[in-house]
Amino acid sequence: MRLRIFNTLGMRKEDFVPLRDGEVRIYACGPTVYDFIHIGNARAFVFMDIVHRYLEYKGFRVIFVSNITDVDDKIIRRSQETGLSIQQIGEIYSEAYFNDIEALNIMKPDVCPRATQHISEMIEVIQKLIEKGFAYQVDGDVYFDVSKFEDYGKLSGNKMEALEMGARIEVNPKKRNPADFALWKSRKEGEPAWYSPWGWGRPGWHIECSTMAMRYLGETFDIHMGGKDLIFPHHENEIAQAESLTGKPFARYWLHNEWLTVNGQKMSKSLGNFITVQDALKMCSPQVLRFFLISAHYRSPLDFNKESLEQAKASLEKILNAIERLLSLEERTKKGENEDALLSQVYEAKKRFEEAMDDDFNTPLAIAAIFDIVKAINIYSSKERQIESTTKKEVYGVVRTLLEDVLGIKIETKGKEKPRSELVDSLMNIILEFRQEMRRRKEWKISDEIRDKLRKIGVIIEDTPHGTRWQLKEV
RNA sequence: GCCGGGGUGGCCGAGGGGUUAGGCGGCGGGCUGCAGACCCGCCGAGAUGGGUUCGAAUCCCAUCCCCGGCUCCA
Repeated sequence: MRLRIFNTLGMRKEDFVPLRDGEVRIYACGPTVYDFIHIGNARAFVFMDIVHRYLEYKGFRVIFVSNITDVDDKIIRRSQETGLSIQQIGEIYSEAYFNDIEALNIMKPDVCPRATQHISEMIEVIQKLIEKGFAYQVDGDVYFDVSKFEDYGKLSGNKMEALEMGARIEVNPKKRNPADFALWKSRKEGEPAWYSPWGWGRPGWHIECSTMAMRYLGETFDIHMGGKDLIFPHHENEIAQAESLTGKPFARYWLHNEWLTVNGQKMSKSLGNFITVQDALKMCSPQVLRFFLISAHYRSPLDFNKESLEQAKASLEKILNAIERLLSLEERTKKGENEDALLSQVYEAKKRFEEAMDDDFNTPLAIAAIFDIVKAINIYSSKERQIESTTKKEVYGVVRTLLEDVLGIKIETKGKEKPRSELVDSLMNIILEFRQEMRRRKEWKISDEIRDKLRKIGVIIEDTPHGTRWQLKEV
């Protein structure tokens, strides 16, 4: 089935047809490295990763570019506050960014261009825009002349007239039109600066993405993504710059994710509800966080709160339990009577999964399809203790692909990692042997007490028909 | 003021004119010495008022409420 995508440009679902057969070129707006990334950023980056992964799953060759903004007002302010150079700030927070996305199992982009390494290309682009009459210079600043670009507003739906009327920006007298935006800003005291035909200065925010996207993906490419707050003015301005320059369409599909709120409120530093990824990972495992972030459709608002996180944890646990149950089935060489039913249910679910993802990346519906597989495994294992090894491999293969490769939820690490050692293993063996002996003697009080006390220190033991299993868990 | 998105069962969350969403939770039963896990069954919804229709959570119109963009923001 064909993938359908909701395109912000046009505000409707469209069939996805890439520019080149079998290849998809994507530009995703990355972080401004002035602070640790928060869980709202994480939602955006995880969604971008889902797009990345699903397109690869569908067999496309994906070229994924995601920038790092390392020169900008916020970074400069941070630098002034801390006394660190903007290079130092950039290094600290871009390293933190890479650590965080790795923790969330977000695939590394093919290219992560940095603004400061593309200044000369930006200058070239600005110069061409001036030559073509789309930009003008005032003192050391260069502004884009919005009135020269007819399609201005086509992405956000903003009308020029309305923009002017609603403008709450203090009017910059240098601008011809209040909606004009800076391509180049002349140097101010204490700011980093590069030499340009207009004197020392630095690029405006929007020009970096247009320039780097075209540099790595060509004048026209397939998908451009970001949070919905970027629609205006950032993405609108990117379109204006790029399309004025080339006369060709810039990105063909624009995807924007909704906000993440915290306890019903928008995150902000003043409210004190700003939660970084690192904060969140003190509350739950990365898999749970990721599972939570995709438990709502990307174009729906999602609220981060304790209860929802706990529900996500319980749901994911159910999935992982089923996989563990599947893997613990004894293997045999002959196929049993329930195996065909299992396989057909699994393939039916896989189909539902794909249909869900094809419909504008409907991850909650895709997760529901995974629960069909969970159900099928649990029903099977409630009837049988054995399974043909090829069936087991097949079922595991499907669930592993959908959960790990597409949704990016790792199966291996369940719960919180705790150190295991030979000593711990030996001690546990002694304890469990002793408890088994108590159970044999029907000393239930003693054996239950052992179980309860172990639970309190984070060791979960389960009695099964095949013996007692134990594992370490979050307390 | 202009533009956009919503209001679904105790909670999270899909679909979107007639057919079971799914998950969490709760209740009953089964398996268990008991737990847990798992199986079976059950629980319950569509902001409000009108309208269209044989039939509406789904379409239309009003009303109320929430959230967002128009300004740095994923």
